[in-house]
Amino acid sequence: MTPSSANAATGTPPGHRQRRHDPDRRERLIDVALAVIAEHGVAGTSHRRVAAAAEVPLGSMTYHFAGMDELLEAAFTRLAEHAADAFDQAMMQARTPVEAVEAIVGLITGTVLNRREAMVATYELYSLAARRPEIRTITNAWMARSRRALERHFEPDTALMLDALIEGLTIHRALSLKPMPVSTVREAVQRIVAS
Amino acid sequence: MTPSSANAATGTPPGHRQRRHDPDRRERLIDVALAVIAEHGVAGTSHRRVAAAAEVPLGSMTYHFAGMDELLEAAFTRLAEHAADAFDQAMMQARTPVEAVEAIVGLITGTVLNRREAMVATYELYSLAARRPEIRTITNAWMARSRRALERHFEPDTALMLDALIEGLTIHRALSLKPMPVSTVREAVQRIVAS
DNA sequence: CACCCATAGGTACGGCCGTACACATGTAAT
DNA sequence: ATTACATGTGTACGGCCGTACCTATGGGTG
Repeated sequence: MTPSSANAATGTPPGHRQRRHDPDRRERLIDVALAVIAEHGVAGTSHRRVAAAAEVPLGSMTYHFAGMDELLEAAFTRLAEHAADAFDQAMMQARTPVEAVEAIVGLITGTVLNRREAMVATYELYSLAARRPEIRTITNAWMARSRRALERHFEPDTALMLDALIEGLTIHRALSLKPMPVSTVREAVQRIVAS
Repeated sequence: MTPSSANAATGTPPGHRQRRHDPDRRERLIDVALAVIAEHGVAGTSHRRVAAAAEVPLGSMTYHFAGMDELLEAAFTRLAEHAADAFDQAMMQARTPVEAVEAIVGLITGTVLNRREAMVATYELYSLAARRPEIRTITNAWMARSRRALERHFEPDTALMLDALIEGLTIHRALSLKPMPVSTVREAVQRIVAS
């Protein structure tokens, strides 16, 4: 479907996009911003690049976001919420600690999403959070949700250690580009869980 | 009378640095660049900012570094080497696995690995590495050295898991800003090394 | 229908950026 | 002492940036 389909009577003027009345443009811009961050880092993210990637005029950026900070905050909030949602769901589907262990192993070793994209954005988020308190509310909420999800199956201290192990193994996998051996990961998780 | 002749006898003229012949300027610039990255992120790092922080003229940047990429690469290489040196040394000083465990606990809960400056730069490095293969050689070398250091005391698989746990716990500590309880950390490390 | 204003679109301005480059100067070799 | 070269310094240029601001438009409401 082309942009001109809605334009039944008059025909499409040459070179003129027909995007008037685009109700979830702001939502779409946040998603596109996240993709741009993943590809170019925060350092390479600009209003112009996001606008171009979303096929939207530059002015739309300043209309929907008060400034660069608001755009970044919205994008990273979405990243954290999506990741926490996925983790929550995995933990909720597990009915026993044994199933939870298997779910965790699957998350670490599996290829749930384009690992690369999410990882780049995640590290950018950590770096920003370490520097700016208002961003830290995002990471704090994310960490709290992860721990709560784990505490459905494990003791608080165990949940904390598991969370750290997951984080570390994910980093190793992302940076080494090699798949983590399932047996090794399962062994590690089981050692932490064993009490 | 030229400004330089005026100060011949008196020493430092007002407003004029006497920095000609500064043999380790390049080394100093790398350190300063790392500090700037830690404070402003890669996104906020520029030749001008580094030059100002090092009290060096802008032209000195392009003289000592072929471009921004070379500066970043040099800075992150230094970061990785310093961190790996510290970890190596801690592992070498431990004579038994038990001492090694205590050394690891000390690193995680202590102040050595957790300088905010180092953490911010580390996440920026990870993000860059996930995006650019030539930067990944830095992280690969770092990871390899860490694992080799751990393998002085533990089995390869155990070393891998320990490395991941250390990474994850360090992140947690850095983002939560709260000190990690020593007993919890020791418990986690001991569970991983227990065979 | 007529109106209004939330949304869309275009453009200009001042600023910081990387980089190039011409020039200055100190050092070491002859 | 002269020279050659490595290093240091200042400045200018073109480009991308965030943002402000003005205009256009069309959907919902009376």
